[in-house]
This record gives sequence, structure tokens and C-alpha cells, in this order.
Amino acid sequence: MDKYYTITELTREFGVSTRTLRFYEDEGLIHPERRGRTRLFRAADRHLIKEILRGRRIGFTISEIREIIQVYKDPPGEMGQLQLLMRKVGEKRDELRQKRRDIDETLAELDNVEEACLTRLAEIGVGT
Amino acid sequence: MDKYYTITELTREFGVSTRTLRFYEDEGLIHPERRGRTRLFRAADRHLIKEILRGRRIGFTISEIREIIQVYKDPPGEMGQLQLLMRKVGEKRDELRQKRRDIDETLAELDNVEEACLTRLAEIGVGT
DNA sequence: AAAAAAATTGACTTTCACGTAAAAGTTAAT
DNA sequence: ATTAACTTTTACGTGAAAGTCAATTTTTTT
Repeated sequence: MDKYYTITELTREFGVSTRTLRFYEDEGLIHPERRGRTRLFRAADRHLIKEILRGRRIGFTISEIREIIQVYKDPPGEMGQLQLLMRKVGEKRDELRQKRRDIDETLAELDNVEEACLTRLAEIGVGT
Repeated sequence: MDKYYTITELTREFGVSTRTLRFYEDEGLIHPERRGRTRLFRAADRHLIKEILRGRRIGFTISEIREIIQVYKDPPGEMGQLQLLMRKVGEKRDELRQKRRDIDETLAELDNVEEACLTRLAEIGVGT
């Protein structure tokens, strides 16, 4: 009988709106079951939602996320498609590595900003 | 006499459109000089554009980028503002760290996808 | 069974980050 | 001087990813 989740349980867990989850269904990213018209989310859906939100956080578009998800469900059977996919994977990898460098640089910059703040605070603190 | 750059030089260097750079000016991120109505970009602008694009790559909004830039030009003089800023810096830091985790996980996933592809390719390759 | 709470669909709206087109002015090269 | 290439402003358009609102079901609670 496998536990299932209601839509609002999941919206609370993940901090998204119901609209968002329905949107993801419309976009073909998840396929919750139905009891009548009401959606029943299973563990698999829940897991997918996690992946979707992770993809979202790092800036993937819906269709990019859809593509990645599809590969698991059904890796392309045709040669050309496979090669295309692999090329894309390579590109994504490069992109993500660049992003990680960007993040590291920005983290360093935030350290500077913070230090500037502390200095400023000290200046002000002394004067009062 | 300090070298300056035309707008198209920079669009070519950074792979963005003129519209984008003008938009950044409208948004108050850069302030190129003018000779008549024509924009003259200096090294400082060029550097800022680099930062803006880096921020963009990791998903910062224009106003977030603007905030960061402002701190350099003019760190807030008022106590409350400073504390607010430092709180924000802390939040950004957390956000970026989360993003880095997301990226690492996704990179691992890409490895899986690639392996699935290779396996599939081998299967197909044998049959032909 | 009646009332209250939750879920559904559908349509319209919003925000962000530019794109695009038009019309006109500017500069550089021939 | 003319052409070509570039640049400017103004203003409307666009796509992605939801948000919002309204009008129904459906489900749950009393």
C-alpha cells in the first residue's frame, strides 16, 4: 500500500507552490497517479521533484531537466541520438565546471565584502 | 590617454549583444563615458562587465549584482545597513555553497548518464 | 448530511533579461 | 562625398517559470 503524498505535503516539504508542481506535471517532468482527479504522489515523484529543484537551483531550464530525466527512463536507442546526447553531456560538464569556478571566485569576493563591512563597523563603533 | 573600448569590441570579447550592455547601463551597473552620444568603455567598465557576467552565470539577478557592486563603490555608512548587508552576505554564502553541492551531485549524475550511453553504444556496436 | 478544508482546472498576469525593429545620427575608409 | 559600418534612442515583443484569481469539484471533519 506504499505511502503516498498529497500535493500540499510536498509543497511544504520543498517550499514550492501547488502551481509549481502542477506546472512540472504539465511539462511532463512528473506523472503522479490519480484517485479521481486528485493527484497522488509516490516516493518516485518525490525523488524526481528533488532532482528537478536541484536542477533549477543551478540554472537548468525545464527542458534541460526533462532531457536528463528522460535518459534514465529511456536512453536513446539510435546511434546519432546517443552521440548527440554525449556531446551535450560534455558541454554541460564544462558549463558546470565553469560555474563552480565562478562560485569559488564569488565566495572569495564575499569574504572581501564582509571584511570591508567589519572594518567599517569598527570605524563606526569607535566613534560612538 | 588610457585605452578605451567601443561597445562592439566588448560585445565580441564577451559574446553578448549591444542591447545587453546598454541594458546594464540602464540598470545602473556600468557608467561608460560619452563622446557625444557614443559610449566609451574604459578598463574599469570592462572589468565590471566581467563581474556582471560571472554573477549572471551563477544565477544572480541584476539587482543582486547591483548590490554587490555598490558595496565596493560605497560601503554603507549606517550601522543598520551594514548589519543588513552582512546578513545578506551570509545568506549568499550559504546559497552558493548549496549550489556547489548541487553542481557536484549533478556532475556525478552526468558521469552516470555518460556511462549509460557508452554501455548502450557498445550494445549497438556489437550488433552491427 | 452539512460545513469546512483542500484540490482541480483554466485563464490571465507578472517578472526577468534581454530581443527586435525602426528611424536617425556618427565615424572611418575609399 | 559617398558608402559602409557602427551607434544611438524609443518602444514594443518574447520566452521561461511560475503567480494569481475564480469557479468548481473532492475530500475530510464534525
